[in-house]
Amino acid sequence: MAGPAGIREVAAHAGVSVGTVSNVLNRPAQVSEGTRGKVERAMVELGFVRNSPAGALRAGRSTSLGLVVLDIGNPFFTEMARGVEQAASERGHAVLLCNSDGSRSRQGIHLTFLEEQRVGGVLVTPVDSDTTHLDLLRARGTAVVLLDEPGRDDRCSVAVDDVCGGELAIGHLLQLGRRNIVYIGGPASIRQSTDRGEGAARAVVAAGLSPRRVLRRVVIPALNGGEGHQAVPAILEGRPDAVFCANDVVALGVLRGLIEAGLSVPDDVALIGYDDIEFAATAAVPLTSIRQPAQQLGRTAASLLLDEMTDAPGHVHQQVIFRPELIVRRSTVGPAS
Amino acid sequence: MAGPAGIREVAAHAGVSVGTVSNVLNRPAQVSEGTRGKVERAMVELGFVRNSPAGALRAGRSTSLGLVVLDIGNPFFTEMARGVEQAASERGHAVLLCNSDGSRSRQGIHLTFLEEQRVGGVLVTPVDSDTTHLDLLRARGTAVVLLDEPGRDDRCSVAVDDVCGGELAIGHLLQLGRRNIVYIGGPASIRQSTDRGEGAARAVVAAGLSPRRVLRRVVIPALNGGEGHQAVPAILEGRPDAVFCANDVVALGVLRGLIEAGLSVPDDVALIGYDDIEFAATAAVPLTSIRQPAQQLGRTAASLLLDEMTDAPGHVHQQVIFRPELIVRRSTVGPAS
DNA sequence: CTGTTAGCGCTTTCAA
DNA sequence: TTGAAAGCGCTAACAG
Repeated sequence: MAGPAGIREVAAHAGVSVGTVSNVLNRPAQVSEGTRGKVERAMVELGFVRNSPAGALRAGRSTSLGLVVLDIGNPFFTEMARGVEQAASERGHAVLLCNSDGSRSRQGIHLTFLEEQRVGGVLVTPVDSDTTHLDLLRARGTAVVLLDEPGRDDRCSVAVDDVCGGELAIGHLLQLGRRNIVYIGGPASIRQSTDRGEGAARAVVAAGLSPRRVLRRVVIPALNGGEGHQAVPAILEGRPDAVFCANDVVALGVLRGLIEAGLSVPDDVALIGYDDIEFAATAAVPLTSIRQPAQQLGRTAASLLLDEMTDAPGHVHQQVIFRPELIVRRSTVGPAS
Repeated sequence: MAGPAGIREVAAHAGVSVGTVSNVLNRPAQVSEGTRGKVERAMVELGFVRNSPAGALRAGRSTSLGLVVLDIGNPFFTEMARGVEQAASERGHAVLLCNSDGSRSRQGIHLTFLEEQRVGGVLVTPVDSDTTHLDLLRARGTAVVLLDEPGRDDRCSVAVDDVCGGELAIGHLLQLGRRNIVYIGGPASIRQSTDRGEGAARAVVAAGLSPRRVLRRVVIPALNGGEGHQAVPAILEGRPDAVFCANDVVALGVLRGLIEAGLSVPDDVALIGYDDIEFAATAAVPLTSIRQPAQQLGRTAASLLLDEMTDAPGHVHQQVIFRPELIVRRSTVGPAS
């Protein structure tokens, strides 16, 4: 009811000044052992709880960092968030996790919220390529690192080569003899989806085939399981022998639809997803997928951001690109393998 | 670089006092239209961004609320978090999302962090029944509502009847003629797991059977897919004809193990999970499960917390209990259904 | 090693 | 309807 005790009461209780209490809080080494003990005892007895807003006001910024992810319901992003959290907490920073759900306006709301909180820096998996808000943020003094999005050389970014991932997926399908492939992705604004489609087309060309004959695209409004499931009739129109989905969540929705349609995977239709989330391995037909190092992505990005926030000596903006990896399971090769 | 403009610069730019700027921010109705326009223009021109820490310091608290969930990797909890976020943002409050990952110490770290942030209130899915820290929090003035955990009548809580859920699950298996059932749950400290096991035993008794003969328990250290998968050999020792898992994530891990062991689900072993997460329907064998209204749980809890935080008139502590629902799929009844 | 003190940016009386 | 001014709790610079 009365709220926790403040530094002032602790000082009085311990018979020292507020400056000394502040010192045991922030520079304990500079306080004599005896005094420190007294102060610490007083803090416990009074139930002292640091007032972060006061500290942040004084310092001009808080030490927390913000993370805005595209879809908290997608295990790929929660895994990435785990990596961020780990790296941050190892260095004593808290993470404020926000979910844009792919919506530009929600991304904006969260970025504004984080700036109002005066977080030390922000990690963002952007909803589209428009970086206006991010640029403003940075211009006003908040460090920004792009996550799962390659950036220009004027800022830090951590991403995975999605074109390469698309090539891996389609290369695999072509090698299996599939020649009537559907790529199911999101709207053009979603770079990941576009790049993976681009990689898909390149793989077809590289195989000496015509993308127009071999590859058809189906666009769904959002990359979630429900949309994938609903898209199945559209997918089946051209009687494809393979489907490549922009992510695993979509692929699992598609898989359910294919099974309900009485089709056999992979005999009638081979299916390949993206991200290699945990549930891909447990699917009705274990899902071939393109694995991304989600947790490492998060760790790396957090580490870069913290370096930037703390003005680590020798910090230069860098663009880290990881390579994805093909994980083959039964949804493309069947039980034989 | 210079940081966003403050209320002071805005006042100077607009030729008014800081008090007036504060008024257009917080009580726009009390400012004449002309002045308001000038101030708002100045805010845009200077790129003003509210300083929340300053406001929170002044007010003694922030308007944000904290949410500590048990496992961010479990879609049940992200769905719940979505409900919280929705209800909170509808009423203009932000949510700080934290993940305890089932660890008491991490829960403590997050609760301390949230208290230091002076959040208006906290929503917690507790890691165990020890509410010491929560009681302290509350004693110091932070509102606390329990989520997915029934509370005493001295506080608000929102939960689902887990004993009932256990009864539903085992009742279903018994009705199908299964008589050698394994219940796979977590350590005793996890109430959900314990209650579901309790319900399981009751259902056996209600059917006039002996729990000791019909029901065997297997305990895994954490309720995730990996542990479920690893537990399969232990599960199979008694050659059970059915397995009930404390949640779907575990069930999906178990399912993978059963299939790898060459067993047929449900012919050899029927399998039933809990939560009815989205991926349950897409599983290798679509999973029978006990559905909980995850999003509604979150919405209700947030709503109660906000009432408590804002001293809503007529607010009394209440303990909301939802009922779970049996969702039958092929993992118990086979393709016939 | 410890005490004193001036704000950080904002909200909120109280006067004008 | 607007302005002036007193802090909220803490940190950091400086003095002792």
